[in-house]
Amino acid sequence: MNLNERSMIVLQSIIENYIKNSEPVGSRTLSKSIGFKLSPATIRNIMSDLAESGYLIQTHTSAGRVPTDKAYRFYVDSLSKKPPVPEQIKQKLSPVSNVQGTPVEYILSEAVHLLAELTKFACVVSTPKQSVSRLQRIELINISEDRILVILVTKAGVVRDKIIFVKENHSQEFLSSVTSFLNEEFKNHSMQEIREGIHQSIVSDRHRYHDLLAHAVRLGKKAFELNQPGEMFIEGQMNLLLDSHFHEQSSVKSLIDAFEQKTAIMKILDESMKNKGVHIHIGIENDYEHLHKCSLITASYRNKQNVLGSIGVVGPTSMDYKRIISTVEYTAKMLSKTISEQSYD
Amino acid sequence: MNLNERSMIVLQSIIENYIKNSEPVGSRTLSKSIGFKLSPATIRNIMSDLAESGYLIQTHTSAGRVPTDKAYRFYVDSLSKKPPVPEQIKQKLSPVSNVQGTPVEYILSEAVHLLAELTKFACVVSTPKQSVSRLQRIELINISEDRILVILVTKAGVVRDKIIFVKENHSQEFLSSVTSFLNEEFKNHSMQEIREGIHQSIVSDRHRYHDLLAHAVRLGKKAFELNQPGEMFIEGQMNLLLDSHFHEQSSVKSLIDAFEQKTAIMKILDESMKNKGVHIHIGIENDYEHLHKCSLITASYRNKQNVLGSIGVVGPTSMDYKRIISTVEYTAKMLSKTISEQSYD
DNA sequence: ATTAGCACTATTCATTAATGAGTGCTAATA
DNA sequence: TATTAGCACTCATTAATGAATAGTGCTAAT
Repeated sequence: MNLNERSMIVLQSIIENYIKNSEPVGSRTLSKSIGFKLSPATIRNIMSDLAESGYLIQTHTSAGRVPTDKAYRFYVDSLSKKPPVPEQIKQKLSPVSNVQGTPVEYILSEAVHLLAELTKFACVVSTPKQSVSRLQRIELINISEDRILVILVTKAGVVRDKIIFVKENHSQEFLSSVTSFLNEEFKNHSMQEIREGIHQSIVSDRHRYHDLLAHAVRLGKKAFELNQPGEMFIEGQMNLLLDSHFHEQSSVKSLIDAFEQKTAIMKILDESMKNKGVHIHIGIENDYEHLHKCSLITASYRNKQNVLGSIGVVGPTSMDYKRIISTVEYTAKMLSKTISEQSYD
Repeated sequence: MNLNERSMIVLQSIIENYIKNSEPVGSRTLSKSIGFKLSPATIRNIMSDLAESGYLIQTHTSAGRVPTDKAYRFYVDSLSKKPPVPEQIKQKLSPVSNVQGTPVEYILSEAVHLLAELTKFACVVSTPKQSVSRLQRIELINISEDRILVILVTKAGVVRDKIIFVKENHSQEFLSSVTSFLNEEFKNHSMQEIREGIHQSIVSDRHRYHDLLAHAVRLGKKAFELNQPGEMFIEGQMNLLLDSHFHEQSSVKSLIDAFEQKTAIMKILDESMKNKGVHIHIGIENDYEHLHKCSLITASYRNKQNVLGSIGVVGPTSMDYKRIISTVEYTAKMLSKTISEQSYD
């Protein structure tokens, strides 16, 4: 079942109308708002066909029609690939570039905050993946008799710290040599590789009988264990509650759950890192049931070398896709630019 | 106008009834639920007096009565000072202690998350104040030709990092000597003192002609500039929306605003650091208008030496004060304990 | 000082009827 | 053959009505 040109236009018109007013749209209204002349009766026939093909549903017999997820999918797919970025958004987003020298986390939270302000929906951003990011530098600092502060700096400019507890007191000179050994050995390797590599080092003949390196390996192992789960910043959840589409108790609860659990949304963000460009998940397309009434628009951000994470919007399926898509895309672009300036590759 | 014993008991009874059912309470209901025998008519008289004194209001003529903020203030003030901590809460809160070696921020977010789960309201926690916290250690790391990574470790165990951009390339040996100079000079001083101290160093004769130290001072100045605004973690905002008291559009919007702006809540948290124990702000008592329909229960957390920040709950004025107060108090206590274990003094 | 009794008031809930938006079908039209 | 006008029909929304209910305030009796 494919649509002829006219019914496509009608469908688009219905969708845009619904996005704008969030009310079921009827044949009379449409007959007026559509570009060319067409009587309500004709439109009714077309709408009937569209309903049969699963693009529209009626909430009840005498109501207008509402687009289905299938309709939204058709709509975004038929969108001209690059909707223009509103000038106002460009202006608002320039602050992201004013954060030289601040931690990456801060930049991310700034970006997601801005995105929430612009879109008026809930927004999320994932922090750069630990496992794939490559080491720029490790530092071990003797902070008290039984504690060593481990600092990991990744190529992406992310700094992670962790305190490890040790039995014996290590002199700072000793730590310095361990540090330089680890840096030489592992710089530019991904965390994942390093973790595996350290394991190998232990069994490799080359190091087995060397006391310093044995120590280094033991400390390094502890240091790189730093296996923080992927984090994610959320902003603007409350925006969703002002949105008329989420006024029913049930969907509110669903959403609270979705944000509480995080894993489902995290998975979508991770997924989004695999391919370039903007990703769109509409309602029922989401695996996670609690997100069936939402659409997610995501885009990955990167430095010059690697994809680091992604940023996105969670809103009602009837969101203004044109605007949101271009806003997310542009935000991701600015974020990438800002982070690239601070990265080491 | 002070209350006799009996009317005090009636008032308490009304408040507890309202907290439990969030419905206006009438004379008949009360006559039954109150401990001793008293006819509805008598209770009506008492209620009438209480209303006149501003402890109760009626939403309309034929409705029961609802406690005012003044009533809640009376109620919490008359509360036995230490309501017991429910066993269940003690159990739930033990995970906070299982976070040895993780960054302080992580501990805080864990604590606030638990608090939100326990109270079912929105919860906030402020990160340790930079300006008052004292230096345990500073480290300068030569990370690329034009960048130096500054790591500040405070006595409280908070690690802050910042990248500073420099014109000339400094060797790591040079940075090491600067580092040890700064550590010797400033260890155990508060950030605020250090910032002022560095300014003095510049003019002091002792260092003026020493090239290394001049450099050190210049770098140090940049390093300690790190003037991050006090941060705050929020959790469980959505909980408020399930609460019947915030169902009206207007109060929801108010709250969104309050959380968006952060400053008002931050101010209350800061205030709470000045005195020991639990702090209670009821409705209209809050300076910030958007919080007029909320109560805030806060308590500071500390390490052995200093008060670091505070943690609190934002909920409806009709919250279960007994339970919330003890929960907040206990959470703050556990948080203090956990953080003390990682602190350096 | 307390209480029983009663008149009074305002909300809530169910029922009913009117209104209106929108559809589907059929027959007329271009 | 495709479009349109017209009409009967459906269902949600709204307003109006009245009964039931929960509560008060006042007065007179205890």
